[in-house]
Amino acid sequence: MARRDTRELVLATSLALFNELGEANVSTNLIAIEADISPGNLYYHFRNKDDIALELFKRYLLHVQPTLELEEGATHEVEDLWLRLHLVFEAMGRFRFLFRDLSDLYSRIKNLRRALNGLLERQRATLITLISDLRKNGVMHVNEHDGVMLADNMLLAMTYWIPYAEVRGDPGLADGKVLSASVSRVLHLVLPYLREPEASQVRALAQTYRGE
Amino acid sequence: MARRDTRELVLATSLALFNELGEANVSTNLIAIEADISPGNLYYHFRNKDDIALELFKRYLLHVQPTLELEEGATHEVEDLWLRLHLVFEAMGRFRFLFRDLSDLYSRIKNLRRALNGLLERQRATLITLISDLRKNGVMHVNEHDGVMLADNMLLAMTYWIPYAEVRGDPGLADGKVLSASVSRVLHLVLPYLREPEASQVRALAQTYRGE
DNA sequence: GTCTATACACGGATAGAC
DNA sequence: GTCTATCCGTGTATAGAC
Repeated sequence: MARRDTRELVLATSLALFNELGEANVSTNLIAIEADISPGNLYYHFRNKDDIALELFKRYLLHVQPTLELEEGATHEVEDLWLRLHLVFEAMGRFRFLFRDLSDLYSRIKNLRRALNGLLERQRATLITLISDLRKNGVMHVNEHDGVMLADNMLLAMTYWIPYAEVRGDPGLADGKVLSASVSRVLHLVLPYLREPEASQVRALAQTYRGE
Repeated sequence: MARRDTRELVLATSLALFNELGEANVSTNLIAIEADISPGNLYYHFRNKDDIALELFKRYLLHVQPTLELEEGATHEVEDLWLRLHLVFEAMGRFRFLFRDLSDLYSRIKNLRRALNGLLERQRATLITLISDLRKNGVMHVNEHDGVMLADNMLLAMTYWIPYAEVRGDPGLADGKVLSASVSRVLHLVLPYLREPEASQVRALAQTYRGE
């Protein structure tokens, strides 16, 4: 098998196992067995286990990158917000082990720490800009300080919806039910600041998301 | 040393080490060394490492218990809310390893899982009751469904403020600055639903909390 | 690039003396 | 109740043949 293929195979296998069992409960031996290669071969392609997790985090970064791009001069509507939320949550779902074991990975892997810090700052900045735009458009009624607090609360809810669902005993993390409910919950953070008709619009949206 | 004392010593030592290094990075050997006892002695007092973590979780439960008690017939003010928040966050801070490594502990230790499920449900119920009371008192302007969503968002923010602070690169988890900022943030979730003069009151409160 | 074999360290946990 | 000694399993990572 070509150099590239085996590397990709290990990454795909690792992702599946990490998501299923948690990163801490997956050994390099298990990855090798599941990928049907030898342990030695795995270490030919990756320096160590952290290296695999780090590479997967980089892949995740590529997936969320589009949700951070703000078109210059575009007027952002409420739809913008939930579309981005939905896209981010889908990406997170595919890499859910990252968010389940975030603190541990964060403290153990230096490069992941740096990358995550950067991502969170950019996500926060994006949220603040979006909120600011909505205010300028007269859609949202919020002062600057409260807008920043709202962004922080949104970022927290966005970062931890996966472990929260797990810990609340929600079984269906694989299917889309938890994702929808979580997006709906974040939308409810914005709701009280919206004017009509956008408030009703988001309310209806959140309801649809919950499948009612 | 008496049976009771050594057991307590191990618990205190474990708590300090878990908080400092993360539960996953603390071995039973290290605990024994730090407590200045033998590894064998440690296993005389505890079946295994999970047993120590579980016992610490039970201690945490005792600390938060008072924040879950609702006096029958009492009219709950906004002060009630932030007082409870403050008390819970202080208790969490003392047992912060629990919340840093929550998902891992949750999936590994069956009894902890059961206890945590119960706690979260009770916390959620308490929040819903408090919100409901504020609505009845005319202090809060929110329909029932939005009230439940608010409670969920509050519970999420309450459960994950510690890893969120860590991951945002906030160094001062030991001192009270992060705690205050986090309480302030949760108060901001309630803020948009409050009427005057309570809104201004909470706003001022949140400001004081941030030390401005 | 991939394999087999294995070194090496570590952590959980127990046995048995005191 | 506490110690010392140690077993055992597991996981990371490497050496060296193919």
